[in-house]
Amino acid sequence: MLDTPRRREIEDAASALFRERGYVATSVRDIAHALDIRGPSLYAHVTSKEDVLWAIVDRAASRFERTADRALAADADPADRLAALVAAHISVITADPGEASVFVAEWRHLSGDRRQAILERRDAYERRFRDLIADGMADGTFALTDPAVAATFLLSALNGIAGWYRPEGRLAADRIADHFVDLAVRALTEVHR
Amino acid sequence: MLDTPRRREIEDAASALFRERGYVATSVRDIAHALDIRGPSLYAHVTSKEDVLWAIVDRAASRFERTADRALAADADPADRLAALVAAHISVITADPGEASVFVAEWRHLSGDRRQAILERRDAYERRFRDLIADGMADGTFALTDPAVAATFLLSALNGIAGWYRPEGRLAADRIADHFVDLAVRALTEVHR
DNA sequence: CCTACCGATCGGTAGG
DNA sequence: CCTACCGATCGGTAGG
Repeated sequence: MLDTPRRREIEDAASALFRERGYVATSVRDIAHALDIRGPSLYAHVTSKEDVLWAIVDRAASRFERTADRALAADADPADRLAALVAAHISVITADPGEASVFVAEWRHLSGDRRQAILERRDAYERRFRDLIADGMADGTFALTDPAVAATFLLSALNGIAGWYRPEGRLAADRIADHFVDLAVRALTEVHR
Repeated sequence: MLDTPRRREIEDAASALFRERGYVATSVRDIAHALDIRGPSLYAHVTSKEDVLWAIVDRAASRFERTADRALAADADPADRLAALVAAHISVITADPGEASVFVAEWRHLSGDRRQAILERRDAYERRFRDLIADGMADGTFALTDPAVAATFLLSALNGIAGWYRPEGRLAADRIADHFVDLAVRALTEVHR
């Protein structure tokens, strides 16, 4: 359906609720109530509940993809590229934790082709990590590991932020990112003595 | 309710379904169907759907706690203790990925006191990681970091395994654990040149 | 954007 | 362990 301001308000309210309670446990009436309207009124703006989920997940996926590509564009060594990729991923999460955590945790409630499409985009996204890790291994920057295992290790750690990050929390988003970049780069980097 | 073999079969079937589809998206009839009985027959063995969730989550929590305590009992240096703790955590996940992933992902659907109790046990469990990291920082084994941040980094990475691990997968549980231990210890360890 | 309402499904009970 | 059934709630439609 149309990409109106109201539509975006619906998706934002839905993101927050899906993050808190999960997609299935959130009713259409819950989303409407957050916007001070009645359940059926939502259908003037959306075609179905799953459409709202899809819009959020699709937008989050695009944001992750775009931001990662920008971060990887610079022509640096593997450690710096990894640092940039990790920081980019975290910035997407902290900029909109609702959207990000729906992408991370609720995509599996999509059905059919949409589910399949997101699965493929998730895999392609993860491949950026795998390939970068393999590059760093090949040139001796990174320790010997299984690139697929190391990539899921990192992505699980990063995506965890979507679950616990609160803008009003103890640490600012940048400080969290700094710590995570250090942890991620050290996790991969060979210790030369 | 009673701790009968049938009760355990119900919890195992429920774990697998909760892991696949989530607690809310799994109906009592779904669980019954997996055991080739009708929905209402389940209530001869359980008092409520949430009771089944609680039994699984409580058992998983106990297993994580017991296994971690055993792993930390040895009197070794922080790096070895961390390696033991990480390996222990992973062994609980790979021994029963259904139970573990329900603990990781579905506990929030518990209500009231049970939810509160699990929140506290999760925090106490995480504290084992935080304290160990702080110990290692104090004696110079570990790099300077925020122990709380580093602990969630590690636990998110480890818990991610519950989502993707399959016994018939490419890598045996032990090999996954070996890679994860290396990644985790390197992530924390100061690089001395 | 509303009220009125739909069929389907939910967790759970009664009573064997 | 079953059938029959309950009230509540679900996503969504009709018709303003």
